[in-house]
Amino acid sequence: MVDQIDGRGLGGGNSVEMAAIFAALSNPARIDILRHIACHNDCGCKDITDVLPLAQSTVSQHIKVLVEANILRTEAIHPRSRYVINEDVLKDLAEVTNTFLGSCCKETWC
Amino acid sequence: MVDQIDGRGLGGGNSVEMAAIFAALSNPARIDILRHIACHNDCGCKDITDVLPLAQSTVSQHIKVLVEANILRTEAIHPRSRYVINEDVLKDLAEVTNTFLGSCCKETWC
DNA sequence: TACATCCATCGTATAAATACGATGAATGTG
DNA sequence: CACATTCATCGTATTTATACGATGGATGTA
Repeated sequence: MVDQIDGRGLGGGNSVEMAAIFAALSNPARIDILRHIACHNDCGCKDITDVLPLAQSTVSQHIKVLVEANILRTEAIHPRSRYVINEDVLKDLAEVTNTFLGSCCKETWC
Repeated sequence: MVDQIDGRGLGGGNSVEMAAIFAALSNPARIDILRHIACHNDCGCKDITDVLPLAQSTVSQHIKVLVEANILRTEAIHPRSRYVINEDVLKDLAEVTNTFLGSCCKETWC
């Protein structure tokens, strides 16, 4: 238990935070939801439910996970909720992921 | 259920495969394990167990998940098992992640 | 040979994730 | 106003993940 590392910030994101984002992306339905939102403007829960083989409540729950992970933003327009991808977060995520994955064992983390 | 997308390949990786890799990275202990292996050559299960607040069996189980996701490779040298990061896989992953995250809604997937 | 070290696996307990239907709130439409 | 649409939430059932101790196999060392 010496030289413990369990979760402290290294090279742009601690383990717990990184794992949380990856966890939000760790479900195929959520990947599909992100893709659908990315490809279709003004997209609500119903639109996604029409396209995925899942119940509306399940889709809503997946969306909640993505919102809580700050990957999606809600814009409650009119009667419906519209979801927008938080591009800033995804850019950061792409960078952190790149740093983490690409530079395997540079002095960055050590 | 028209225009269904549930998991078919789009822009460099289908949803199920992508989710599987993210799932392998969705645990803080596994992030720490990857970091430790990346930073220390000739690294075995015991070395990681010494550094994380987890039982040896738990660490071994996490390693198994990473190996099955093809993120780690096992090199059974001498008495011990040594784990090596599969850099090719991580490079691909970084690229797919970048494509997926960075190019939110280019014609790539649509 | 006897013993220690390293590691994978098994069995198990507990917690978390996933999915569904039912329900109700909020907002449009006839 | 009555009704439909959209969505979030609740309760629940089932599956999966996480963690541990115990055990045994394989390999070094005395």
